[in-house]
Amino acid sequence: MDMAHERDSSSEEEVMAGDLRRGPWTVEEDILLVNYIAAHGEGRWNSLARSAGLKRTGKSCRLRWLNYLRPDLRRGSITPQEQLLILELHSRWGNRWSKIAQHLPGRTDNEIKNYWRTRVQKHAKQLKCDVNSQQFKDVMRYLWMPRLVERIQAAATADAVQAAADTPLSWQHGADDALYESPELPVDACWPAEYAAVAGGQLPNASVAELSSTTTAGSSSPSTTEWFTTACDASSAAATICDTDQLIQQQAPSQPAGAWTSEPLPSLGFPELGVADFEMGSFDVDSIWSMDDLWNTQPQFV
DNA sequence: AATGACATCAACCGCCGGTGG
DNA sequence: TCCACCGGCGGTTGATGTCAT
Repeated sequence: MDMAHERDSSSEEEVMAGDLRRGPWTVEEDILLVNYIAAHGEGRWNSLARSAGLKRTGKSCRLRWLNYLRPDLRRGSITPQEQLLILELHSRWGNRWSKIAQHLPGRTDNEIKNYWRTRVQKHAKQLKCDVNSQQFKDVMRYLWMPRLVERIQAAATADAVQAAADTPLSWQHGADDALYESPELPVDACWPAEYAAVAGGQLPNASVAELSSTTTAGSSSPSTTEWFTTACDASSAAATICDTDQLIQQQAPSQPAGAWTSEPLPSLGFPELGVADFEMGSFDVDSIWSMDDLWNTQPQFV
C-alpha cells in the first residue's frame, strides 16, 4: 500500500468515525460551499472544506463544485455538435476525459465520461466489438460521424427557418447577457426554489444560473445558427477527414461571465449554444445510432 | 397499476504526479 | 533526498429515474 493509499484510507477512517459526511449533498451543504467560494475563491480544498464548516473531504468539495455547482456549467443533453467533437477527440486522445472536456465548455470530464460509457460503449456492445477496436473506430468515423453531421445540418436548416419566422425580441437586446449580469434579477430566477428558500437571500447573485440539474435553461441564441453553419461546413469536410482542429480553432470563446468566480473562465473554442440545442425536438439523438441504419449502410462492419 | 429491466449520472475510490518544507 | 500534503485523473458504483411489459 503506497502513501497515497494510506492517506486516502485515513480520510476513510474519518468518515467511518463520523467526522466526515459522504453520499449525496444536501442543499444546505451546497449553499455553504457556494457562499464560501463566492467569498474566498477556489483552491486549498481541504482547508476550504474545514473553513466553510463542511464535514466533507476536500476532494468531495472540489468534485461537487466542479461537476455540479460551478456557475458556468452547461446543462442538458449532449448536443450533436458536442457528440461529434467527443467522438473525434476520443479517437485522438482516448479516455483523456479532462482533456476532451477542455474543448467542450461547460461540460465536465465526468459528464463526457458518462456519456461515452452509457451511449457509445453501449453501441459497441450491441455491435459485439471492442470499443477500442479498429472496426468500431471505423464505424464511428465513417458512419456515425457523417451521420451526425447530416443531423446537424438538418437541424441547422430547420433552426434557420424557425429563427427567421420568430426571432425573439429578447435576443435582439442581449437578454441572455442580462441573465448573468443583472443585479436586479431575483435569486430564485436562477436558483431552484428549494435553494432560494433555504438560503434566505444568502445566495450569491444571479450569476449562478442553472444550478440545479433539474433546471432547464433559457432560450436559443442567434449565434447558434451561425455556428451551425460554420460547424457543418467544417464538419462536412470532417466527415471524411474529421478535422476537428479547424472546428475548435474557428470558434471564438463565448462564455457567460460568472461575476463572482475567482477563476478565469477557460479559453475554449466552442460557442455558447442555447437550450434549443439540448431540446432537439424532432431531433432524435438516439436514432443516429439506429442499428437498422447500420445494417443497411455498412453490413460489412458486423 | 405493478414491477422488472435498463439508462443515467452524482459521487466515491484508488492511484499518480507535483510541490514545498 | 525524503516525506507529507494536495489536486487531478480515470474507473467504478449505487441511487434514482424512465421505459417496457
